[in-house]
Amino acid sequence: MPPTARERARAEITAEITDLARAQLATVGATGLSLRAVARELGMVSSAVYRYFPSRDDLLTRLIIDGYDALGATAEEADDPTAAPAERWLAVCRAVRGWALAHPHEYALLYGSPVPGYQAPRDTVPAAIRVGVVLGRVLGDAARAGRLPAASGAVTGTISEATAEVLGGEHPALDDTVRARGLLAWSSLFGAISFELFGHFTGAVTDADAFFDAAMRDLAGLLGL
Amino acid sequence: MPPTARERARAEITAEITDLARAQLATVGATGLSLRAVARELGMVSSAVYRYFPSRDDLLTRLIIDGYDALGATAEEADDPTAAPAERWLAVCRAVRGWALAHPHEYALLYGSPVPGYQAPRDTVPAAIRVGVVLGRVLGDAARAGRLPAASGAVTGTISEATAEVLGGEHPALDDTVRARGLLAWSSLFGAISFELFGHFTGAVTDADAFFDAAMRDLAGLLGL
DNA sequence: CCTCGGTCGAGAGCGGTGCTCTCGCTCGAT
DNA sequence: ATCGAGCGAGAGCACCGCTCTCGACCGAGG
Repeated sequence: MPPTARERARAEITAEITDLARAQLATVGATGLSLRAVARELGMVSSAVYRYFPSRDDLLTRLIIDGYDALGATAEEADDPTAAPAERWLAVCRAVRGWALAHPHEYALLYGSPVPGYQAPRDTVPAAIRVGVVLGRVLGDAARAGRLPAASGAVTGTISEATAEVLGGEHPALDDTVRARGLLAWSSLFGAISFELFGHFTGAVTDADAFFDAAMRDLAGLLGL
Repeated sequence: MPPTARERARAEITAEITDLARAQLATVGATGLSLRAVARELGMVSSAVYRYFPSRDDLLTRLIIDGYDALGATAEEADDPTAAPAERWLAVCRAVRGWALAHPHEYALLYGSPVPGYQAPRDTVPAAIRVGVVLGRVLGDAARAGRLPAASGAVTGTISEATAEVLGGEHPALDDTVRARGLLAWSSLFGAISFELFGHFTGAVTDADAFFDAAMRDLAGLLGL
C-alpha cells in the first residue's frame, strides 16, 4: 500500500528537521545542537519537534547513522576493485579523509568522544562498519589474488569470528595476525584523521596531504599490500 | 615573600573546585560537567565559583592541562632508558593505554572531539606533547645506539623543524620518512586507544590486551625498533 | 588601634536549554 | 458525515552559564 498523505507529510517534516539539524551541526557542532533552535528555524514551537524525535539524543542518533552512511557510501564509491591492492587501499583512505575534512563536525560526532550519557544503539552498527567492510574487502581480494605474503600464525584468538568474516573471509594468507594488523590499520586511519582534524598535528606536520599519503602507504606496507 | 593567608585560602579553594570538577568529570563526562553542580557540592553559590574560574571553559582548560600532565608523567615514569628500544616503546604505549582505561572521561576530554566553540589555548601545548616527547626520545636513543636501519630519504618537507627536534634530534638514521612514521605511530597509538575506549572495537576484538600488545609491536616494527 | 580598600560569598535575575503536559484543531480513514 | 488519531501551540518545570549588586569580612597601612 502506498504511503498515505499523512505519512508523506510526516516523512517530509522529519527530513526537514534532520536537514536543519545537520546544517546546525555543521556550524555549532554536536554539543551546540539545540532542538529549540531547530524548531525556531522551522517555524515550529519546540514541543512540536518531539512528535518526530522523542529526544535530542534520538535526533543525534539519526544524524550519526546518516553520517556513517554518507561516509560509507563515499568509501564504497572510491574503491575500484580492478586497481592494485595498495592503490585501492590508498584511494579509500583518501576518500575517507576527504569526507572528514569536508564534514568535520559530523566526523567528530562519529569518531570523537561519545556524546554525554548515551551509548550508540544497535542500529548504528551496520552503518558504522561500512568503511571497515570496504577495507576488509580490499584485504580479502588481495589475499585471493595471491598478493599477500604467507601468514605467520603468531597471533591467535584476539579477533571475533564475525569480524574475521568481514576482514577478507577465509584464506590461507589470512590469519589473526594479519587480521589484527587490519584492525590496527583501520584504527590508525581514523587516528591520523582525528589527530589532523582535532589539531594534534598543528605545528608538527607542514604538508598534511603528503604526510597522510605517506602514512597510508606505510600502513598498506604493514598489511603486505 | 611567602604566600599570604588569603593566597593560601584561594589556592586551596581552587584545588577543591578542580578536584570536585574532576570527580564530576569522571561520572558525567565533559559535556555534563556543570559549574553549578560543582558549586552546590562545595556548599557555595554558583556565582562564587566565578571568582576562581572566569568561565566553564576555563575550568575545562584547567582539567585538560592537568590531564595532559598526569598522562605525560605516567608515560615518563614508564620509560626505562636502559631497556631495549622495542621494549621501551611497548612499555610507554601500555602505560598510556592503562591511564586512558583508568580515566576514560579525562582521556576523551584530551583526545576526543574538541569542546564546543573553544580552541585549546597555547598553554596546553607543553603539557600536551609530553607523551610525544617520550616516544620521540625512544626513537632518538635507538638511532644513536645504532639500532635503527639506515634512512631512505623518500619523504621530505612534511615535518616541521621543531617537531624534528623532538622526534629524536639530528642523526643520519633519522630523516623525514622515519619521522613521519613516528608521527603515524604516535597517532596510531591514540587511534587504537580511542577505538577501544569509544566502542569501535566492540564485538570485533575479543582479547583487547593481546590485541593492543600485538598492534604496538607492529608499530615498533614499522619504526624499525 | 583604626580605618579603608580589596576580596569574598550570597542573592536575584537574564536568556537559554531539554522535556512534559494539556488543550484545541484538523485531517483522513471508516 | 463522524469520530478518533495525529498534530501544533502554549505554559510550565528544572536546569544551565553568566552578570550584577550588595553586604560582610579581613588585613595592610596610617
